[in-house]
Amino acid sequence: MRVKDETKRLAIVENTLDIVFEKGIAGIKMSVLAKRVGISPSTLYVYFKTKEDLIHSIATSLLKQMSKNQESALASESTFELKFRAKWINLLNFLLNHEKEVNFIDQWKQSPYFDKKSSKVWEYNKKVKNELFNEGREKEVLKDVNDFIIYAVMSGTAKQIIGLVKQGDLSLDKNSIDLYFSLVWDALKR
Amino acid sequence: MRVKDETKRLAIVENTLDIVFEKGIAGIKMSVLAKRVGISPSTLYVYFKTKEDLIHSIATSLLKQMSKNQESALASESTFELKFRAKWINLLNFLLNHEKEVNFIDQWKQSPYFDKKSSKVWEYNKKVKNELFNEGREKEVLKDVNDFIIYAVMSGTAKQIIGLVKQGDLSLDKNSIDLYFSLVWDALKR
Amino acid sequence: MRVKDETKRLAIVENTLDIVFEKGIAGIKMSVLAKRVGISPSTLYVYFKTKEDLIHSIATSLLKQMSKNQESALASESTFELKFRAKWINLLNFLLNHEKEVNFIDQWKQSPYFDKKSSKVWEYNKKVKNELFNEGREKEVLKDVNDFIIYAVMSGTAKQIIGLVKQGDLSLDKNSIDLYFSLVWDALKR
Amino acid sequence: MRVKDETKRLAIVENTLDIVFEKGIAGIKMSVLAKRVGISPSTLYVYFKTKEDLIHSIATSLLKQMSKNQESALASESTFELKFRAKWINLLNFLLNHEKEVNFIDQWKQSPYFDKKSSKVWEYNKKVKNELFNEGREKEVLKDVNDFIIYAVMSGTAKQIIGLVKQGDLSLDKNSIDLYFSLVWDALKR
DNA sequence: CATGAATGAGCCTTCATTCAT
DNA sequence: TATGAATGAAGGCTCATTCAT
Repeated sequence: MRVKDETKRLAIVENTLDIVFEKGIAGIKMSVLAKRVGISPSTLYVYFKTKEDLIHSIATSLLKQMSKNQESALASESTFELKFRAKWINLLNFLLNHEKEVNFIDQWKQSPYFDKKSSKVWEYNKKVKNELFNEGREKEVLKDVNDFIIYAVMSGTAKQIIGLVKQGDLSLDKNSIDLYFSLVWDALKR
Repeated sequence: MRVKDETKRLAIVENTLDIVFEKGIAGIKMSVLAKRVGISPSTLYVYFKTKEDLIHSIATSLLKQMSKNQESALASESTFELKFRAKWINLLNFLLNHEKEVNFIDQWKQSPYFDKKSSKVWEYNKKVKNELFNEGREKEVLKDVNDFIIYAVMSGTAKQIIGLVKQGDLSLDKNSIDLYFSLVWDALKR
Repeated sequence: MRVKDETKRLAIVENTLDIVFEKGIAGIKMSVLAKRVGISPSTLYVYFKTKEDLIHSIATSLLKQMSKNQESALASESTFELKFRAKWINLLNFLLNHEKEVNFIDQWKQSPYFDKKSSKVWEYNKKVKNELFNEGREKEVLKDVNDFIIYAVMSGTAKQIIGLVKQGDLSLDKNSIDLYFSLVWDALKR
Repeated sequence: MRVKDETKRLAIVENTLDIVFEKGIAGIKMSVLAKRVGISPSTLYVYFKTKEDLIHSIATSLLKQMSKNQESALASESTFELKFRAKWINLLNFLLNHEKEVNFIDQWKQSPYFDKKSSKVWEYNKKVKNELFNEGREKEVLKDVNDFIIYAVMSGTAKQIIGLVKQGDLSLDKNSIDLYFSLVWDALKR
């Protein structure tokens, strides 16, 4: 595969994310997508077998990226709270900087394109464990609740905050972030 | 003269919610919807002018319902914490018992059917104020943070929990609920 | 049949003519017609068996009226030219005052509603003879050309004039009419 | 890449004219048209954006053609009468040989497809002036009447004659044409 | 007779995909 | 590989007509 082609593939993916962000997953039209990318509709089929394949490919690849991000080293902070904080802020930033990717996955999970085959990929994603939570519970600084709950508080809060930031109802300056995290921490710390 | 059956309108709405829940908003096909309701496709157009009108009508009506639910009196609990708890559990129950309705609104907001006109309805919904939060801050039992943050923690956590419950990863027995709320309360109490 | 009903029938016919005049014969929609008349669509079917029947009935009845008008006594003018003039002006007036009726017939003749059955009615209409033309030729004041030609010049010119009058390009005052007729007369007089 | 076939566009137009001639403008059904042309219904939309566009395009193009025909040089006949005769016979021939085109325009002007936008095109058509008429009046061989009247007599008579010829009531041999023109000339000559 | 709800037939149009170059 | 023309399948919607009161 030549370099030129890989660029084109990326452009297709990028534009798909944009379209989904603007119009929803139901708004993906092959001809419109092609026009945005600047190629012919039939050329799309050189890179992706069908529309379903396009969507499925993007979703799978995004899920891998996201897992990778989550697993990414958590800096070498001194205290647990600082490590946990880094983790949460990492999540917050991810949601902020990858809104299109996150949005794509959210919509995909509820679309007709998400079927049995897809769900396997999704299940896999769910299994990614979190060493950090174990550490916190063992050191008795985190409440003794299961991973799901911890993650629910972390991500639920983060998602809502980002949503409100996007709507212009909240800001994300240093102080605000400190405040937001303090709430999450108060919820989970022992 | 045959008389217009209000039951029929309700059946149409109900089946639309079901379809969106099962297949996503892109899965609404007028002919399929009609078959599920047990009427002719053209009869749909007696009750709703177009497909767009159908979706917009449902969304508008659901938003009204939701606002009403949120405003509903919160019992006469003795302490503030109990009142707040009642409010949060009300939210939790709403998300649990109206998953289809909530799902419809979530999908609608990101679909091509959500346009400028629709967003006005949505903006209205956002303005619903919360007396309870004021009371909590004045009595100095809630942290002195703005409504958006409080709501972010409340609803973000609740949404995630319900999602995990639906996936079978969390349970909703009395003890669990107590636990979940304690986290929320720890996050927000002063 | 009661009087009330006959009024309604007339109203239906009248409104049909209006619609055809405004939107063309393809613009007849039973529901719209009903609304204009101020009755229910189904009531239309009390007076006319089908849409086709409605159109056919109107056409037939109009053709009868028109024949009658043509046959109508031509006053007792002294000279042949005056008689002929009266006849032509009668035609001119008819076209002017019955534009909707004439328009309906014109459109009907080219529509899918004009089929074999209908054409019989039309043929009949064509056969209406014109005693006047015979008289003119016998008295050797009209050129010795057949009825069709005479009628072609008379009606062709009249139709065009009325068309131009309707568009505001010609006027119909006494002097103008005299002028217009003088052309027709010059064409046909011996 | 398959290449766009201009023949196809012409075939579509041709068949549309035929259909309108046979069934009226209301008889245009995209599926039937496609079948007659020998293509798929969706292929029609490669050449014309919508049905309305198809009709409007044809009308506009025909009006241009017609204007052009009218403007076409009128041979270099010696006398004015011969020039005028050539002009009229040109008109007669046009009506005879382009009955479908003329019929299309006639029906279009009274159909729901003829709206404000269209009427502009039509107005333009009306403005085409006639040098010939000026010449005739100046040379004092034509009566001193305005263009509209002259045109009314010319075209009104021609239209009726062609109509009768089509119905088999008149013939168009050399002698007949001479006769018909003599009437027109008698009407207009000084 | 009068009505408005209900419907089936059919039309216009879109769109993912394939064809032919 | 790249393309734009071509298409079949399907979807939204209209409208004349009938039903049931």
